[in-house]
Amino acid sequence: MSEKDDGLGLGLSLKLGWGENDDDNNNNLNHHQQQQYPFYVHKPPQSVPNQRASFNNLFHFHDRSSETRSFLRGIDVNLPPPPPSAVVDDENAVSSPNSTISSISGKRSEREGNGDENERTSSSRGGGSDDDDGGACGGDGDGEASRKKLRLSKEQALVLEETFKEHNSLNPKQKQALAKQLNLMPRQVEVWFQNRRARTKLKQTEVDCEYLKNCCENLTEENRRLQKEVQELRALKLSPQLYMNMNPPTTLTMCPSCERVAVSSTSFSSSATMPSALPPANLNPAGPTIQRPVPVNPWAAMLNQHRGRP
DNA sequence: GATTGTGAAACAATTACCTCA
DNA sequence: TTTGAGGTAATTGTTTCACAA
Repeated sequence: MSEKDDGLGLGLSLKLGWGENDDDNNNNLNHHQQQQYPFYVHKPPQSVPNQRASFNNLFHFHDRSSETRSFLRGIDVNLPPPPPSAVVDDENAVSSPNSTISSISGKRSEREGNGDENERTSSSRGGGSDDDDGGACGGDGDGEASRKKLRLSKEQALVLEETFKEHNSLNPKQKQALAKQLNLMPRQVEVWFQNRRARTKLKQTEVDCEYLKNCCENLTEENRRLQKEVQELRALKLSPQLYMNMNPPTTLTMCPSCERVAVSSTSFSSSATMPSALPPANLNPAGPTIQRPVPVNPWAAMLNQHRGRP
């Protein structure tokens, strides 16, 4: 499916152009619709404002979820955008929100019964006024509790995607405006953003998992190498004359600020006891010089580095 | 100021529909 | 034509937060 590829990032630079003043937003929306999205199937586009401003400047987002905030700090898993042609050519264009509603009745509905479910959903979740303006989904008014699933058109998905790129959460007015612009119900916009956040998070988890897997492999390899080194050193130790020729023992010192451990040689310097045989290549014969620092907590350090944190 | 109840929003988990190979 | 898999819209229950009493 194409969604697999473009689901995490579409590269068109559409902007939602409603103004900062919330009172003005609704008035301007229709104008915008006509200007940018002449593809509505059932409803003809209405008017829309000309103004185009940065989404972040236009909206004051209220992101109350700490998890959302933290997830934003993660790796940007948004992939490079697909070629625009993938978007334009769309004869299967599936679906206007109204046109592809399935008439198949949902099994859950059969199990659970009737329209109470819908009522609960719209009242207790969407917050009454948001979803009350009647829309594409379930707008039959027949009270049927069937779970009608529509597929968003590519254009709708595109706009949602662009909006999501600007910010992954909407306040009620933004949701309302976007829904109006896309000829969707606010609840649908809300659900889309919710599912989109979930997909992003899932993708992020996969990326993290992959990275940790690589880290694990690297550490395993490093461990193998060090064990081999230890064995070699032990072998050297068994041979007295070799042992006499070895470098001073290594000590670890921790830097309190960066929490890194520096490997250094001490001034253990009874030169008479120094071995004359060849020391291992990775031992520094130069004496007390600081060698490669090793993070105390390599996982945290690597993750921080991975996520671009200090 | 601390506590409690409530509503709204977000989330995780899940269901179920739709499309395609 | 049928079928199974994958994607995703939609639902459900829970958690978190803000706010008023």
